[in-house]
Amino acid sequence: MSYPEGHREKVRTKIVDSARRLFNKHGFERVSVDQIMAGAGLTRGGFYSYFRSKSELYAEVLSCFFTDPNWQHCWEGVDVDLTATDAGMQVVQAYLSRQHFDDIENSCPMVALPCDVTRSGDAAKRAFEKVFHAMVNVLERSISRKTKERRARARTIAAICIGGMVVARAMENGRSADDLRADCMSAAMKLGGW
Amino acid sequence: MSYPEGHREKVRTKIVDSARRLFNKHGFERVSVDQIMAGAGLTRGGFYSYFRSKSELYAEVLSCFFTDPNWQHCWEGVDVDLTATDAGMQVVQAYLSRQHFDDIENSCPMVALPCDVTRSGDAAKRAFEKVFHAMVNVLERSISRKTKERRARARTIAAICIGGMVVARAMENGRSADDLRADCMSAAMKLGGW
DNA sequence: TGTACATCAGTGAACGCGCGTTCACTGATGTAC
DNA sequence: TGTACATCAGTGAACGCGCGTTCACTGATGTAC
Repeated sequence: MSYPEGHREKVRTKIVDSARRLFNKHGFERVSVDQIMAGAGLTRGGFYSYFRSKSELYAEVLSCFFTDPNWQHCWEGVDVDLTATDAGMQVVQAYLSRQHFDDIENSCPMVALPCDVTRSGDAAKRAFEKVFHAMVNVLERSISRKTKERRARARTIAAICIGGMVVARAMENGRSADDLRADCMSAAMKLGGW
Repeated sequence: MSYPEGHREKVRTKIVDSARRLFNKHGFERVSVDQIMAGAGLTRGGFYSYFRSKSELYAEVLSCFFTDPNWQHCWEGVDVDLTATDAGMQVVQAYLSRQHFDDIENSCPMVALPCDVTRSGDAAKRAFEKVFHAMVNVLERSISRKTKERRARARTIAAICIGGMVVARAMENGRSADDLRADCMSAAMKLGGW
């Protein structure tokens, strides 16, 4: 064979990574197959030997987030130990951090693409929901067992984190965005009892 | 003159309304000038005697929300008296209601389009921020003067409302979405002291 | 060792389509005389 | 009252462009003998 074992797998991952960054930055519609392939160091023609269509890739990009060890993409450079007892607190801090705010390419897709998902089909929505529940699980585990309504609290904290970031990113004034992140951070901490 | 006084103004409003509904539903990219004009009962050619480009219309659609008496668009059919002392509570209830969840066309643009705004220019972001602050003002006024950090609370409540709706809409499972709306509603009520 | 062939990842030209935008035109109405 | 003309909102054909997708081809490598 002309190529080493696992070559295709590696290239496939490269394409998905390139797509993830571009989708996060520009949304699904404004990214072309050409750009995705160029980002992976290839040319357009090869795309269709890896994916049946652009939409199929889109669904895959969403699914592979949080699942796999790909959680890490969200927190690249931000060390979060998901097994620690205070993982929830760490997630909130990382989520509402300036770094996550600035680094749109490596952003959590729930912040970068929720509206695109709303307009998409069930596959994308399922993927989104899976990611959301994964986040809620981590948060719930970090809330003291003595607290009431732990699941409801965890869900609300997640909504605050995502909502705060989505809104902050849509603002023009950097200071307003900082204020909002700070407010959401302390509200989330209080809710989690941290 | 061949047309009654104010004719152009009425038609212009029709175009903006049609665009608002379509943008809310499908996002900026997936809506064509043809569709917008058809929604206003016209044909494509006339568009450019009203707007210089599709982007210009987009910015205008965002700006005219909440400002003007157009706040009403968000709450069509949901009676919210913005002058009442419990206006904040009413806004939260309307915002997280099933009706607002279902009626995407007449949705608040902060729920339907925040990601699109993030990817847009400063004009769109300024419009978004203006709408956000308008909402925060209404909420703040309804929080008891004895409460500390009223502005911060109001901002957090707004983030919960918007975030809860954005996430709920991106879910596949209707029950999960309902749960999240309920959780966000009670958290917002608690924060507002209502 | 050397030659012919098979494999297959990746290339890039080409096709068809939809969209934003332009522009010459239509046709309904009002005005001048 | 009637005729010619001006105005202008709206029409729809046409243009150019970019994009998703297809497909015949290239060229690098391994295999058979």
